[in-house]
Amino acid sequence: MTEPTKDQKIWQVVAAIPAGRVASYGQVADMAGLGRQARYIGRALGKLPEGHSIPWYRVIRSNGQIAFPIGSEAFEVQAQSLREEGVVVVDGRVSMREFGWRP
DNA sequence: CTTCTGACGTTGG
DNA sequence: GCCAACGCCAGAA
Repeated sequence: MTEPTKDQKIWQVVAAIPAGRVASYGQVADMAGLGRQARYIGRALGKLPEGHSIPWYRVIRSNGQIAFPIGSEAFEVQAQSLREEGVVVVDGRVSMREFGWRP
């Protein structure tokens, strides 16, 4: 590894999010040096290899809402994982005011 | 090549 | 709070 790819950069940023906190796609994109390509984050997370240690579930929308339809399987997994870290998920959304990650 | 879609964001009504 | 419009850009059809 000489130079981290965009995907790896993203994963690195996501991995840097402390437990019990959440970051928005736009925030991750900005920190990864992608500017306003917030959409790319979702695609990069979709490319996650198996056996990864990336807390993808700590990434949500800027409005605090989870990026999956409520009731879907992925949604349940994410909400569950967040709750286990102490993050309160209400009606598919998280209070960014409280749990938003600010370095 | 064109067109659509999408784990998004911001602004404005 | 809700919805619409626009911006942004990478893959897939």
